[in-house]
Formats: sequence, structure tokens, C-alpha cells
Amino acid sequence: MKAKTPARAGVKSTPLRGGGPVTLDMVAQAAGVSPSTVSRIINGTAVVSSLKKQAVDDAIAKLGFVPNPVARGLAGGRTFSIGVITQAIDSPFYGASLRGIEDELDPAGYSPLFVSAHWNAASEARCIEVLRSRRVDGIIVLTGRLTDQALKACAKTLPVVVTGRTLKATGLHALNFDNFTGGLLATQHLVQLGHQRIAFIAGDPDHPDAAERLRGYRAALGAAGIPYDSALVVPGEYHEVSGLLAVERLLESKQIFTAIFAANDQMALGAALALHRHSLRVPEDVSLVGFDDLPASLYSVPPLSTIQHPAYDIGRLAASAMLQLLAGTKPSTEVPPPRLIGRESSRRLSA
Amino acid sequence: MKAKTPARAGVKSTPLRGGGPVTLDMVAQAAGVSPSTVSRIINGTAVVSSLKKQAVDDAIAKLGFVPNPVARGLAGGRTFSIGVITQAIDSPFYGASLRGIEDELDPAGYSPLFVSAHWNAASEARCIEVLRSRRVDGIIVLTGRLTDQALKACAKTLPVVVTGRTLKATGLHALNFDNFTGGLLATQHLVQLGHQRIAFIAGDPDHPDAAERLRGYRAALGAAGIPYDSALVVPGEYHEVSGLLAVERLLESKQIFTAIFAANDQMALGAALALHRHSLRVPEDVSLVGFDDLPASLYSVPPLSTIQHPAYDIGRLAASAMLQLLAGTKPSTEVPPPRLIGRESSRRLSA
DNA sequence: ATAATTCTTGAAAGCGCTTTCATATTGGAT
DNA sequence: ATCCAATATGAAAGCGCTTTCAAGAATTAT
Repeated sequence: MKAKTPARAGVKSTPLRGGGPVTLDMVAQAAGVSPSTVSRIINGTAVVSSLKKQAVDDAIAKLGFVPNPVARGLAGGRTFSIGVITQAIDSPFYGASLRGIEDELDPAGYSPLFVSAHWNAASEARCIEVLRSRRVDGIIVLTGRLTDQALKACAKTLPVVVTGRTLKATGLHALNFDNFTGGLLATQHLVQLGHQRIAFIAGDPDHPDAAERLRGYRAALGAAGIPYDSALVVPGEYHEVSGLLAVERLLESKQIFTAIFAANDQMALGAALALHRHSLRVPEDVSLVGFDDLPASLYSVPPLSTIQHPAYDIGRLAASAMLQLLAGTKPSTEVPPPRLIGRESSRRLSA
Repeated sequence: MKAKTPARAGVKSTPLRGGGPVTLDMVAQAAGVSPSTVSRIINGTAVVSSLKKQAVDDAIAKLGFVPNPVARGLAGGRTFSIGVITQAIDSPFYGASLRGIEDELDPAGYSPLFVSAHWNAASEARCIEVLRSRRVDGIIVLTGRLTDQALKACAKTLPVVVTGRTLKATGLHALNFDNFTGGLLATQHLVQLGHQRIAFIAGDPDHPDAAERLRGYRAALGAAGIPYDSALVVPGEYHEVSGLLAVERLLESKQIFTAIFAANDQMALGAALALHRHSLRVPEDVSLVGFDDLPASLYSVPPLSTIQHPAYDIGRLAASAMLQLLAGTKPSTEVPPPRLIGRESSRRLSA
């Protein structure tokens, strides 16, 4: 009647259908060895006579023993879980990376622990605290807002893999995508198609990615002898609506342009809609190039020309680097270079 | 040079910048009470004199103590983490649900543990084992492939919340969306616009969702006195490419149709591209209605008419139900009803 | 006043596993 | 044979917290 007792007892008392609360001690007993030996076999921590090893392996199989990661975490300090800081769990781009991470970690016996920081440094720091309190064995940060300092500090106590920046430190591996070349390629593509008045819908300038893409845009323009016109560059925030608004703004300002390069696909898609609303056809009236090559971009109408930004692979690589870091070997992973995916949203400037 | 010793020692020896390895014992000492008392205060497990409570609270604040969830998990059986089984972490639809779950769980001090089952019952069962071994306090299953039996069995030992089906059992809460009415609404909408030849791109028939949507389609047709023509119903698999292929097939079969209802937005988007490739305009030549109202659907060209399927809210509701289950109260959450979102991809049949 | 209750609190026993540390064993080397 | 260095294994001590259990303090009843 007063403070109710938790249903815990029930959980514990149930011997489950074999697959439940089998403990290491039970295995030890069944195999006729000490718990230490079982532990050593499970972890490969020491040499054990093949006789006992066999007995233990058999017992494990027979009982269906699965080590309790929680207990392992407490005792050994390793939880076999990797914290993953993403900005939004529902981002179409980062979602693919998360999947890559999961795919890579799973066979290795590690579980990812995904947390969202919502593009906010403070919340990102909090995420790290949460992950640390959960005793993750390492942290993967997908393009965070944290300072390099903070990251390095974190790497002092925990292996860290970070994407979206270049950084060197012990216990830390950075995987950077060449956003500059990406931006260059996209712009070059439009230039080669004869476009001169190329608008650029930028990403958040705080974002190093965005800055690099802009730099690529300018470089391509420069190389082609096309003067840079800041009136053609409008800010955005990497969301569809930004792209839409940017085009509205561009149109309002009466700037003349025959092509648009959007710093990501989501903005490009928003831009496409805005153009459509103004009866401007893609690519007949305006060529459009995005960045990222989201799965959805292949199915937009018309399919979007874009820069391949292999989110899934980046996830896998990041996870693989983490595994290497954990194993004590120096990670050697590198991100594949950007590549232009020419589809139907861009075409040669007519006349 | 033999088995290298892990870098663990380093980790432990570092006293960290205050925020690290503060233990409950340290708090107890600082507050001049026993560890039990501190525990009781943290968990609200028993009444403690306000004097000591104050002292402990102060000590906690001063030391920046954060209880170690791993230790709590081992000792108390509660890990403050909720297992979430999704089918694909990168799904645009479920991604929103995951976000909802995260948003709801976070303030309550729980962390979600996301695992992907890839639409595969066996892998889903494995996921449950993994989650169980990680001692999650409950499991949320987003539209799984598991049998109702399996789920009920699972609910015997662990609170379970499941979406996408109707089910009753103790320790289990089901949140079902009214897919039938959704399918009905979508079809009705097209009928009201004068369409008679309405093609339906179905989802995987194994999927209860898909079956219900089809049922809704048929019901609306029936209510309008339009005969059901199985030649207008083509199977799909809930992916863009399915929609594209379905339209190709429809066109090849020379069936006449003036509208398409796709069982989800992703297929609708694929269908739109196929229509475009065949120079069929949406909505002038063919009206198109999807299902789910993905964020991207608002930005497709033209914006897609669809059925609102509040993925984010469903996530929140599921998490909230889980919290209630954990608190011992009977969950009362219910999913909002489907609603038609009329946009530009559907219009009155001309002539 | 004293006994009977009710509260508050601390001591101690784990949770399931890892990891020293110490003890047998074994295998040369002398 | 005898002694020292490796090896294989077990005993036992925790990891940081929760939770009985029991004792002491405070309250109420008699």
C-alpha cells in the first residue's frame, strides 16, 4: 500500500527460457573451472589449456551464456558501446552515417549509443557528459560544434573519432571530407556548361563545411575568370526552407542568374520548389546543382545533379577507425574524394 | 611486448577536471552520511531528514556528482535506458519517431538505445536479446515483424511499447495508427476530385499497415460505387524505386488511370519521377497522393498531397507510454487520427 | 514512567564480471 | 636429481551502486 516494491523480484526469479540470466559463474561451474578462467577465455586475456577451453566453450554454448555488458562495464571499464554524437537523429544525411556506424560496429560486438546535440555546442558538451557517465568506450562525433580544444581534451581520456574537420592528436582520429573540392567540382560543372551567372546558396557560415564549399565555389569562378558577385551568394541553413527562401530572395533582388549551386541537397530541393512556384523550369531555365547526393535526390523531379558525399561510407570509416583506435592500432582510414554526379537538373546554357 | 596492458590505468589515475569519477561514496563522505543515505536521496527511495538531505544535495552539487548508470544497472537492475527497435536508423519516416522518442525520454533521465532490425524477424529477435543483455528497462518496438506472441512473451519480463499494431497484454502498450481510415481518406479525396480510375501502389502485404491502407482504398472505392480493379493495384516495397517501377508497370500494362494513390510518400515520390520520365505531368495528367507526410513531401515538385502520419508524435507518445509503464501507471496515450493534407499533386479531373 | 511503535540511518551483502596476486605445475638448465 | 623460470589456474578483491537487515532515535501509547 505504501511505496510499492518494484517488479524486480519477478524478473529475477524467472529462470527464463534458458536464454536469460545465465551467469559466468554458472558457466564456470558447468565447465568445472574457476570464473577467472571463463573470463580469460571470453576475453582472450590469457592462455588457457585447450582442454579447459573446450569445456568452457561447450558450457557456454550449452547454457547459451551471454556476458552481461553492464557487469563488464563496471568491472572492466569496457562497456562495448560507442557513443555517437549526431546533430539530429532524423537527418537524411547523417542518418546514413549512423547506419554505416551501426553496420560496422555490430559485427565487432559493439553497440552504438546515439545522442543528438542539435547543432548546439552546450548540448554537445552535455552529450559527452552523458556518454561518459554511461562509460562508453569511445566517442564518434559527427561534425560537431565543439571546439578542437574540447575534442582534444576529451580524447585524452577516451578515444575520439571526429568527422568534418582536420585535427591531429593522440587518441583522436579525424575524417575530413574535401568540401572545397566538392564546391569546386559543382561550380566547375556549371561553368563548363556555359553558365556565368551562378548563384550560390550557402550553408551556415559557422559550419566549416559550408565555408569550404563557398571557397570551392569562388575558386572555380576565379579559375574561369568569372568575377565573384556577392549579390549572387545568399545565406541558408541547410534546410529545404532555406533553399526556398534563398531563391525567393534572389528573385526579388532581380539578380540575373542561369544556374544555382546549393551547398546541400536539402536546400537545392527547396530551391527547386521555389523556382517551380515562379514558373522557372529546371533545368531549362535554371540549372541546379546540390551537394551530398541524398537518396532522395535521385528521385527528385528532375533528378538532382549533385556532389557525392558518401555519408554511409563515412559512418563506416569512422566506426572502423574507432575500432582500430580501441585495438591500439593507428587508424588509417580516409574519406573518398568528392565526385560530381551529373543528373538532369543541370544542362548546357542554351543560346 | 607481450599482451599489452590496456590504457585503463591512465584513465583511472586521471582525477579529471572535477566532473569525472566522483563516486557516491565520496559524496557520502563529504556530506558526513552513509552511502545508503545518499542512494536513498538520489532515488527518493525513503524519507531522509531534511538536514541530511540538504547536506547531501550540497555535496552533490559541489562535487558535481553524476550517478554511474552502469553501476546502477548492475546493482539495482535499472539502467535508465530504453531499447528502441527500429527497422532502419536512416528511414525518413522512423527517423522522426526516433527523434520524438529521444525528446521525450531525455528530460526523464532515460537514454534510448537504438537498434535496427532491417525488417527481419530473426534479426529483430536478436535485437531484443542484445537489448536484454544490455539490461534496458523497457523496449519500444516500432512496427516490427515479430509475432504478437513473441512480443507478449517479451512483455512478461520487460515493459514493451509497440507501434503499428493493436495488442493488449499486461506490461505492454500498443499504439496503432488508423491506416484504414488513412487509405480511405486518400482515396476519397481522389474520388471527390472526380477520379474513377485510381491506381494503388501497395506496400508489402506482410506489413499490416500496408494491408490496412489497401483496405481503406477498397472501402472508399466501394462507397463511391467504383468497381475494384486489381489491374490497378501494383505491389511495392515502400521505397522510391518501388513507386517508380510500379508506374512503369502500370504504363506498360496500358491500364488507363487518372490518379495514383501510393501507400507511402517515398513510393509516391518515385512514382512522380516515373511519370515525369513519361512526360506525364502531375497533377495535370495524373493526380498523385501519398501517405505519411514526410518532411520532404512538402518540398517535392509539386508538393505532394498526402495523409498526415505523425511520426514524431508517435515517437513521443510511445516514449511517454513507456515512462508511464515504468512508473506503474496505465498508459493512456493514443495516436491522433489520420488527416488529409491536400497539396498540389492532386486536382480535379478535367473534362 | 515505561513499553510499544514508527522512523531514520548505517553496516554489509551483493549485482556479474575483471583482474591482480599467489599458488601449483611444468619444463628446462645445470 | 635439483633449482629457477615460465605457465596455467584459482582465490579473492573490488567496480559504484542498491537494498535488505538491524540497530538506534524519536514518537506515541499505556
